[in-house]
Amino acid sequence: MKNAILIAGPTASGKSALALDLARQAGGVIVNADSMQVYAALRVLTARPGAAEEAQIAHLLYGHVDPGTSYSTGRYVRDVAGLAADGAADEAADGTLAGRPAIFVGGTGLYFRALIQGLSDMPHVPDEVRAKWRAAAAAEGAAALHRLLGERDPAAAAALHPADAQRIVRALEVLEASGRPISHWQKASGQPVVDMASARLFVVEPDREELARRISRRFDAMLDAGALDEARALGRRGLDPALPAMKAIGVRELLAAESGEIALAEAVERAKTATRQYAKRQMTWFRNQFGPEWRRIAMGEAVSLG
RNA sequence: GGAGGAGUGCCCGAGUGGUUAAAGGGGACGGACUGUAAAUCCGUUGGCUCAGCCUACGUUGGUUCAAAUCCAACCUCCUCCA
Repeated sequence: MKNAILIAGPTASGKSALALDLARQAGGVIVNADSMQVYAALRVLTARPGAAEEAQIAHLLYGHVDPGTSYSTGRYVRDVAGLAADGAADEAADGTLAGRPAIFVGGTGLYFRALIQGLSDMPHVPDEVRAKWRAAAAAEGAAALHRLLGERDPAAAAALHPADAQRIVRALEVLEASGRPISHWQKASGQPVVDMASARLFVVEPDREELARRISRRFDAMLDAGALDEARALGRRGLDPALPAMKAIGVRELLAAESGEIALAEAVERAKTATRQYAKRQMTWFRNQFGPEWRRIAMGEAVSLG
């Protein structure tokens, strides 16, 4: 994909508005790069662009996934590649989406890395295998699985902390499904999705205290916009709480208030705190994982593509 | 006015004579990050001229070789009786 514009930034940093502005300047379309905004039914709680924004500029890969399914970085890369393929059908030559540059906006660092560097091509892991290792982790604990991994894939075990259940499980399931250690697959890097030579990269770096104020105000606004109803509706589906969509910030907190487990005010405080902590993790990623090719901009700073 | 109970580090909270700069949790800060990534995980968290010293467990004073821990007075808060 050529002439892409990537906009990264922590949650509530105003990047959607910036994306809209740049999309107008570039005559582009906006493509989601946020792991939670892909889910339908979480429009309010994930601060997805609204109908007004979508009426102005095409927004792709937003809300296209059912919350009952477990989305992944791998699927994201395939979805984006699919967009490019569609674009190629119209105007193959210039590598854009039907002649329009893609403006990627979001806060998921791993998705940006996948766009830029590609994701190593790994074999599919059957659901039964995934379920098996997750159950094993729950039953035996991360440390036990880490010891097991140490016997079967010492390199992977050495790279992982014994308490990091999620990554240990991933290493074990890839090994079982493919017969080869995960490090074998990771050695071969994948195909980048965006052409870096023609891409422009921006990362919004807000003042921490100002961002905290915005997060607080935004969550209050979400409540006014029906966040509680949204959480309730999702809760009624009775989905597995381990599903990614169920882990969106605000869902668990509001459902706890809904069931009377905690007061609404308490739920709101917890959600705001969780959002602040999330923003901090995002900023840590951008600060340390993004190189100088990313242009750092202040929150609210106007950018001219000129 | 009387009888009990409580005051601990940014917050909650354990500790009830020495091994306590003080468990644990929260928050905050820093960090890791290749398919659940709004996830998962790690570290730091009184100060300094940092193998040492200083300051700290409501306040002041006392007992003791030694006190957050014992004693006295005072201050504040809570419960009950009047």
